[in-house]
Amino acid sequence: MARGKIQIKRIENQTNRQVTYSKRRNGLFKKANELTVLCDAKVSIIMISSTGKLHEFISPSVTTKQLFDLYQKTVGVDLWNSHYEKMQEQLRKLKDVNRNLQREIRQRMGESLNDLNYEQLEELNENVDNSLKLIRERKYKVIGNQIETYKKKVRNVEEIHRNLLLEFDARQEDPYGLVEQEGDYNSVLGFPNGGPRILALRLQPNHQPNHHLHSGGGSDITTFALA
Amino acid sequence: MARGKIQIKRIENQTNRQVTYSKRRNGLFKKANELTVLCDAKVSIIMISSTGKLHEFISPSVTTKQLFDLYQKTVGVDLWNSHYEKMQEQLRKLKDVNRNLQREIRQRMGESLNDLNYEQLEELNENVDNSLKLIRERKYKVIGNQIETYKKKVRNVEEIHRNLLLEFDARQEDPYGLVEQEGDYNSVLGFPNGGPRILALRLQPNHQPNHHLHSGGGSDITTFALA
DNA sequence: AACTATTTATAAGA
DNA sequence: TTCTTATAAATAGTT
Repeated sequence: MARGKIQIKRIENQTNRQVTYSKRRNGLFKKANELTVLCDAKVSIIMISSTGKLHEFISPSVTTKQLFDLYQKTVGVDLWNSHYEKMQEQLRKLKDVNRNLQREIRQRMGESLNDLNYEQLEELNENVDNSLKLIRERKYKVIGNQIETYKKKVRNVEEIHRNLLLEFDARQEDPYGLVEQEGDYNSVLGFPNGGPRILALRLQPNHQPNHHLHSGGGSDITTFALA
Repeated sequence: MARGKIQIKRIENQTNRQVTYSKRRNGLFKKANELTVLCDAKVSIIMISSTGKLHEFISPSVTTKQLFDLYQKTVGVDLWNSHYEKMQEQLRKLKDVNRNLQREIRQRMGESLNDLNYEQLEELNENVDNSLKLIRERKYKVIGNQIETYKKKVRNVEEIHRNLLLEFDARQEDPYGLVEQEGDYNSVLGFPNGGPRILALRLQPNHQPNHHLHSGGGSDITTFALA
């Protein structure tokens, strides 16, 4: 608007753009201030430059938050409030669900049974009984699998042992060959190194699965504090 | 700024003030728009006139809420967001707790056991077993109480029955008295009307615990409801 | 950051 | 409210 008219479109030269931003921002804020004073109005301006810097003007008579709140009240809808209320509702529901879940667990643990009548107790009894059967079943299956695995391993080891003895007998009949080839002992048996089979033998009898048993199987509940 | 310089101070004439407000508001918004385009900036203006009317300018590239949020994040302070985030955190935690509770229940019901190892299954088994014992215990106690209560009631009814027979025998020995006093028969036994007694007699052999025996007038029998 | 030729905004009047 | 217009103010390009 001086030394030549300009088109109102993005200034491509970044330096120019920033200079103009700075000048016009001052102009805008000055005008806003004049408006505030002349017309007894309340003005809030928030600007973010193309470089991401934030600048703010606010009439002296108010705070930005006050204007925000007023804006929301006036425009009415949905800036945050409905969000907020929805979240509170959700929280309330979740807490409810939680309370019920905890109650159910307690009852399944045999606590808090006083407010159940006989029919309810009967049902709970049967239910837990069934659950117990399922768990036992699973337990036996797991232990069965383990035994099966163990048997296989034992058979495997026995096989190896047998081969070993056979090989040994063969060598006995040819003592010189045995001595000569002792360094190649493992490779004859099909093991590149001597360790793994023996390790496997030791592992089985002790058999310590030991996951993360800090508090034991299903009792994680106790650690979940309700806020 | 035309036809004479003005002092930047509140315009006392209300009409003038409103006219100026309107003109300058347009000017400000125009400038804001130019700034938006020329400098690729984001601008939000909220104004409230002295008469309480609200006007707003917002750059096309953003929403007012976005700028508000950005403003809060940048300025840092606590207009609102910390609340919001706390709630989200709380929600997240509750959902977590919930998930774990549901898992716990499922496991106690004998489902989702695949990710438990043998020790965990063993513990769960024992745990549910104990729970089952507790529930059974409670169940037996409840049914025991009911039986006890019932026995008392039966004894009570038997007592009444006995008394009735006694009274009846007494009358048998004095047939005239019986005939003579037939009209007063009930009142001697303490029953104001003839119905309930017979009802009571029938009740015992059949053993029908019937809650609302309203048909039985004022007699004691009507109170023998099995809860 | 300052300058200044010009454009733009606008106060007052209609 | 809108238009007009004389004039104040803002500012683009330059230094």
